[in-house]
Amino acid sequence: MTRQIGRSGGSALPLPRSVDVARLAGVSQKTVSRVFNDEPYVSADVRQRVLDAAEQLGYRLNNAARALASGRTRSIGVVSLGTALYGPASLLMGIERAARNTGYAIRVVNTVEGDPAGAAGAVDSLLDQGVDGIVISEPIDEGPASLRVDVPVLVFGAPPAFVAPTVVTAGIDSRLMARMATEHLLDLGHTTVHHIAGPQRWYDARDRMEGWRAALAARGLDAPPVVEGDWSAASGYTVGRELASDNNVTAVFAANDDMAIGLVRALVEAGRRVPDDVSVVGFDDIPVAAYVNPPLTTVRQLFDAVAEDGLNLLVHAIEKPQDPLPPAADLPVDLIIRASTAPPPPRTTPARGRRQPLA
Amino acid sequence: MTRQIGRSGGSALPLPRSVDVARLAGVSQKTVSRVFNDEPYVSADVRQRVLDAAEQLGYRLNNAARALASGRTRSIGVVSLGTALYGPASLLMGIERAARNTGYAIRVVNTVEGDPAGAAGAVDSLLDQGVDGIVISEPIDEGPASLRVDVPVLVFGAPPAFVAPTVVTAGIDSRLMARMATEHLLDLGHTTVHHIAGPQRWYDARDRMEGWRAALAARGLDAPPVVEGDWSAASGYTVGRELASDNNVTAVFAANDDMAIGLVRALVEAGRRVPDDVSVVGFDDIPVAAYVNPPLTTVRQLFDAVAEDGLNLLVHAIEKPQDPLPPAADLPVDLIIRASTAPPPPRTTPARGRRQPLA
DNA sequence: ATGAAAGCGCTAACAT
DNA sequence: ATGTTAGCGCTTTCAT
Repeated sequence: MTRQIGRSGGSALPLPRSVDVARLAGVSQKTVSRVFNDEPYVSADVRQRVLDAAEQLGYRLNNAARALASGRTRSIGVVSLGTALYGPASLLMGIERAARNTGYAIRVVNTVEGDPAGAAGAVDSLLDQGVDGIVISEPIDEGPASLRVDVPVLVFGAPPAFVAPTVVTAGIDSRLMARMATEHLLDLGHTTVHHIAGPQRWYDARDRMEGWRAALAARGLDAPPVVEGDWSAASGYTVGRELASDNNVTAVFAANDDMAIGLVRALVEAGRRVPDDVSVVGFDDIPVAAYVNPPLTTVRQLFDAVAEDGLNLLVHAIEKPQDPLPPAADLPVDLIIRASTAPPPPRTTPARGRRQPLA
Repeated sequence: MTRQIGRSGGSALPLPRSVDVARLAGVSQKTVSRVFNDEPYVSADVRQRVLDAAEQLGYRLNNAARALASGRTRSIGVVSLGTALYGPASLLMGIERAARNTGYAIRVVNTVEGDPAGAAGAVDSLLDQGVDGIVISEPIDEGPASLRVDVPVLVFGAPPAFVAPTVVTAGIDSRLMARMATEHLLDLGHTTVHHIAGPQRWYDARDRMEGWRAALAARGLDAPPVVEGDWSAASGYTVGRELASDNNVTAVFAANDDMAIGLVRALVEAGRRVPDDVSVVGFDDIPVAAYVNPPLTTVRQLFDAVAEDGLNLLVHAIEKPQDPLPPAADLPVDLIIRASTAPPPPRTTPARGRRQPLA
């Protein structure tokens, strides 16, 4: 369905420039520039005259000219993985909001996983466009392709190889969150916790796995074998079937909520009740997590706060390259306990055909 | 957690410009420009010499200068509602991909619902940045604030009030999809279908409601009262409780999957089984839809295809303002039948106070 | 507190 | 097929 609504003919009346405003206001062009850049030393009435003239003419600053003359674009490039996943999408929204609050515009470039050019290609295209800083939103390990960049870089999570004036790392501590999730299950009395990991090329997936491992290690437990998904519910379902068929599995920590949901489905189909037989914890607290069946226990990170903190740091690095970076905010982490977790089922005597290890 | 990785001191060596490349290649500056713009009339070996010189110097075109001189930014602005909803996020990804394929960069500005400036403010800030075209990703009704814009505008769904050189509308026919969803329930034997609508300020929510209404009207059925959510699972749950308490409700079409999931939760909590007692259809086919309990019947739109089609139209309007717009692609629509829909329960005499077990 | 002049690095229009 | 000359609309630097 496509419709053309209207097309006002060649209304190519040239847009007003700052000289036009200057002429109308009876000042020099430079004064107009001063007003629009909030520079000091402009008397109040001159400022008002200029503003009025601009208003009357419908003047707007030409950003290309501004960028050319000043060498700064007042924009920040974001390299994002082209997914509609809740986490990345939320972070992107947060970044945009934070950027706008600091007066920067956002240029987004997606890299598809498996993209030959990868993040390097995306960064390149941002540099081509001209940006004052770059954000790597979901860093993944693409091998030793170290990249030279002339602007500050913000990486959420872990620092890939960049040679840049400044590299800032920000984000919530995924390790800690994963550890909390795992400890919750342990505290309920489960003797061990299995893990459905995210794709290990993602640094964040690795962090979550490490947090899980650390929680087990802290109680002297060996980590069971990890199964790996791709963040999707579909993958959670697929790899979840292995776990569902293993009666020793009573608690699973999934690296995100989507995989947790897929896992629950696999468990239910295998006739194992959640949480009666198996407890499941997710990660992210996606909006549906509270409403799926059963409502999902999960950990939540505040994407907006993360984005804001990171962006402020980046802008600081852009605008005051000499200053040391301020410390990062300490961001709260929430474990949200719902109905998908419970104490393990009571020990049953070894039934026929059922292996019951001591442990 | 924040860490500063490195800061190479004032390595402010000036970036090479096209004259530098020209000098090194032994040609004029204009020839360099020709090469980088793929203009005709450049001999193969001169082109190669220029490319080599550029490579050697690490030259990249200065976009600000280019934009200033040409009056075009080769970028497209997107006005997006700042949500991490699956639909909008998917569309945004599709837009970025499509734009990049046509050589345009993307500038995103979010409007939060209830933003005083609204879409008008967002468009304004895009115009400030300088864009060659604008995309209104999820148009909502903000009243009669007609806006004057100097560049072509693409609106997905329905056309808000814009005075622009060209206004293009694109998108899948939501009415048709809603109608299919409703007819599926009717075909199963339900005597009527209830509807959880999206926020009526969204044109798309209105379209879905109209499609539902049309399907009922086509069979001579009166539409039951509509309940309205805000797209979220939480709202689906809240308004779904009303529906759950009404034993005449046997079939519900929710305007998106999230609300459908919230509704299912409300139904289950009220002791009504899905699909045995009540059938539910969603809209979007979000990735978890196939894995929730029960797997959700829904309709799917191909966001990538929608985005690509719309963007090609927009680029056409930008680059060939004289030409008439080509016709839009005819995009496929899928009804995906899963386990949340079934024939209505057999008529029973009103059994009151009967508690049903959870599904 | 305000103004004049000189670019920023490119593309456009016109040579040749 | 290649080069020359003007700007594009600002910010900068330096005067005043």
